[in-house]
Amino acid sequence: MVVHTISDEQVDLLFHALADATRRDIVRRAIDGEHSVSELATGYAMSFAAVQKHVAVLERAGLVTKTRRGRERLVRTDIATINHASRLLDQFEELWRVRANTMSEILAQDPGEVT
Amino acid sequence: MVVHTISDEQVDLLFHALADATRRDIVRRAIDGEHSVSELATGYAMSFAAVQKHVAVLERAGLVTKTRRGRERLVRTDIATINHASRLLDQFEELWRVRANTMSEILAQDPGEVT
DNA sequence: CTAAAGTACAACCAAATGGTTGTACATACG
DNA sequence: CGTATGTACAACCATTTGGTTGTACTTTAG
Repeated sequence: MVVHTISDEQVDLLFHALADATRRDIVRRAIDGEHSVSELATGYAMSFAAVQKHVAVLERAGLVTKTRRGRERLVRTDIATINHASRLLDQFEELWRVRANTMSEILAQDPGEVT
Repeated sequence: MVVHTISDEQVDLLFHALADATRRDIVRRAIDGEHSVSELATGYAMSFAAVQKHVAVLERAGLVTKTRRGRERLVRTDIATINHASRLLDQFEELWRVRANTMSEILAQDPGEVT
């Protein structure tokens, strides 16, 4: 199995992009694709340019891609990146599991062995 | 099953806290507990106060807790918060799965039904 | 008691963030 | 053709962020 390593800077971009409610909402809406930037912009209490910037942040993080259709750009979520973020967090839980195992091994030791 | 809902602001804090390599490293090191703030500070190319601030960001996000031991504060990772973040991302994948199912239903439709 | 260690917190600073408006350009529509 | 739509991007601004140093307080060690 090929482990797709990612740089710290990419992880920074990824979690930073997710640290904003508007951007998370854009990701949700773009999961079913077919949303132009101006379509996305309607519904947020901010300018078109502001939404454009949010999409750019998501794009740099690899969370969405933009494809051209005539004069509009369709925004689509890259679910693989979401999956990658989720697995990064799973690694922390794996560390925790290892530690928990070590603890139960310690607790399972014969009392006489405890120093 | 009780679903522990969380505010957008808390999710912002959570992902923002994870969007920094130093902070992610602190979380990793604090998984096995028993690390005072000054212990954590050794090894980073920054001042003690800077590390203190990083720990404060993690604490506000609920990613670590601090307990007192004499004059030091022991930092410990709250793995439940990591787990919570991971499940938040799973929700996006769930949306994706629903969409994928809908798509395969569409593709499975009798050609005559396609409008 | 005194000194050192560990922490907390304020003040300060440069850079990044998240918003705005304005301008320019490409494409679709009548 | 000319006009409206969709986008890109620059310039600007207030606030936040991530770092610094300095000071004060508590607790341990000698």
